[in-house]
Amino acid sequence: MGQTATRTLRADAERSVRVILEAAERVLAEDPGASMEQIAAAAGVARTTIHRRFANRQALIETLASSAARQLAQAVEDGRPDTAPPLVAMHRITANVLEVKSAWAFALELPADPDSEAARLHQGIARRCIAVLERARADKLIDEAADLDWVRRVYYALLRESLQDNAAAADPDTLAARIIDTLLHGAGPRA
Amino acid sequence: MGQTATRTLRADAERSVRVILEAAERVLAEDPGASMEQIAAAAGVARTTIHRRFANRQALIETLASSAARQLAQAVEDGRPDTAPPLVAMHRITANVLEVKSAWAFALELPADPDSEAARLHQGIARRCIAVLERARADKLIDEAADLDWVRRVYYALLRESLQDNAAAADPDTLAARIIDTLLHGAGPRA
DNA sequence: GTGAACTGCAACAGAGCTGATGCAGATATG
DNA sequence: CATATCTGCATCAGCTCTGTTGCAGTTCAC
Repeated sequence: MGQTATRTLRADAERSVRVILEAAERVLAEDPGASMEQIAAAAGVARTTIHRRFANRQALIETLASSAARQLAQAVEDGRPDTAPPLVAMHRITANVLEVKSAWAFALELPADPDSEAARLHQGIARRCIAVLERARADKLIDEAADLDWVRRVYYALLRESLQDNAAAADPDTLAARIIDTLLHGAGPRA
Repeated sequence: MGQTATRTLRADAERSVRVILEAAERVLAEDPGASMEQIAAAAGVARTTIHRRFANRQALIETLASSAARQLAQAVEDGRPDTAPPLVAMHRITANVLEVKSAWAFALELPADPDSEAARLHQGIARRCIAVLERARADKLIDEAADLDWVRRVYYALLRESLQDNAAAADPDTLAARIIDTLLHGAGPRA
């Protein structure tokens, strides 16, 4: 049955849910079409247990998406987007987001149903992001004529790219520095 | 049977193959897990016809990937990567690539088997790309200390992002201009 | 400690997809 | 025009996945 109504699960059940979601992220990141059986195996749980906690594949994925989106929103807030100096906020947020995104890459790339919790969270995050960019522009870090929506999209693209062949799994702060530098200055020669 | 050996298909059969590949691109772009039946329907062809031309789903997808990669390589060559002035080449290549990528988005994003034709083509394209960037660097368009592999990855990311919510389906030249501008100067204030 | 909640296991029906085959009719090619 | 090729259609077997149920054994919570 669906667990839309959260009727205070027992401690072990709650743990099961967490383990299942983590396994789902790992397995689906590698193969988005993986079966419930594979997810169950990766979670060290019987397939029926997944079906007891999630009505169907769809429900599992939606829960996964919201859960990850909530963590992402937290990562952004932790960077103090509207109190820290813009450049500091950008660095901190970027490093935080890189850590969350590397752990929940699949869940955060899911195309979200427009009126899902995940979609609302992502919209809120985008607004936060734009707000930081506006503060940066006010500080002359960004060109006055810049289209901030494009800048935000470029920023997202840089985040994604940094996590792609993350074989090096480099330090988030190093990656963040490169992202912000590229975002603000591109590849051209420095003054 | 597999058609690895191309034994001069009849004209109508060749046309069928093309129609199937185009349909596969369209359908799979929207839903990567779509069935052969759906692809056949989109192609206006019986499902059995697909199976006659392609041994299995895998073979169809590989053909799709190579075909698209070949077109992409052509698009790059058409920009005269090693004779035109670097900035001109970058613009032309970008505009060409945008057109091909918008038509074959799914096929070109496929994770290619390391020793497939598609993979070899993509490697060649990446080399070409690096070569252009080196020429741009020699012309002081790119910082001397820049990591060209990172620059190339950023370039790819910008291309991808530009095609994402291509609702506007803007003029390739306009998009290309923005990509190159962002790549070289970022979002910071202009001198 | 007692009862309720949770889990694994086994088994089930239903659905969808794949790949193959045979045949009859249409179409290109020389 | 004659033949080889191609296609649609109908049908088939086989597989995998999903979602459910019943039961027996374990674990949490009060």
